[in-house]
Amino acid sequence: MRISELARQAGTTPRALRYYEEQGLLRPARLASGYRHYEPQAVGTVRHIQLLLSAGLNTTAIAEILPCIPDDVTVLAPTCPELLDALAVERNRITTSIDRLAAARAVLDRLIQAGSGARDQP
Amino acid sequence: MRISELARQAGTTPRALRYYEEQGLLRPARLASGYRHYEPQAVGTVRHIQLLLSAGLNTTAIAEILPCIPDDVTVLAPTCPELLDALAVERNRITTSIDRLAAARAVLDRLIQAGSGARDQP
DNA sequence: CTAAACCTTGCCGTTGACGTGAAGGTCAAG
DNA sequence: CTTGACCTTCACGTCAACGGCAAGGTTTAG
Repeated sequence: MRISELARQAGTTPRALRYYEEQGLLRPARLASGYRHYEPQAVGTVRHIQLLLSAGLNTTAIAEILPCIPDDVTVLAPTCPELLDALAVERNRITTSIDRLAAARAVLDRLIQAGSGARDQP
Repeated sequence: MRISELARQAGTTPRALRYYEEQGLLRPARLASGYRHYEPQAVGTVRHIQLLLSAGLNTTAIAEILPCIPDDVTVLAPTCPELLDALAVERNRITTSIDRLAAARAVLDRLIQAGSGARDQP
């Protein structure tokens, strides 16, 4: 498939896919015309990328992690086991983020409580 | 207290505090010299700001919410109850973020499982 | 054969929360 | 009174993940 079709199926834009390639996250084949050619499984790969991005990982971290993800032959796999540390680091980062978010949500909850509770009590 | 001391106690930088003021999050008094003067409770206010920022709220949203937070007299309070909608919106945003982070963490967990499991199994 | 609808590379623009000097006023110690 | 550590206000720089546009090649439908 070509870039627009992949973008459509993965729910993103051609521009983003070119950016991912520039960052080493995708390695599409090239047709004689120069057009990029993607395998069907690239859809899953892109979805993984988006998920990890939305989790706050940057493209560098994803580039290290992505080769380890199953159903992904798009990128060659370096020595995987050595990445366990990096994976753990990112996992901790995510957990920390979740904790902070939960704390912030608790603050908002207190405010919402106070706000809706004080409706008819001058 | 002056700006550097507040920055130290709140774990941030003078630059950030000036930025918060520029965004309407802080309203320190001014000495005759032009120096900013902060009340001790500003430490808590700044901590709230950082927490909400780390939760993905932008300074505009925080500026709306901050006046509602107890122990905060630094900023004048607009009509608070009307903000319940905005609070709920942000709350939902945070919940969505938490869900995404949890999903991403689950992906990492699978990778870590697979990685450490495949240690001695060629 | 031609127009529409793709695709390519290249490069500048955007957004948010600051970092980083620059140029100058202020304050406490000696 | 002078030195050094503060402070002030500009004002430009940064970083990440793209958006958008230009100038040109390609493919496909009619």
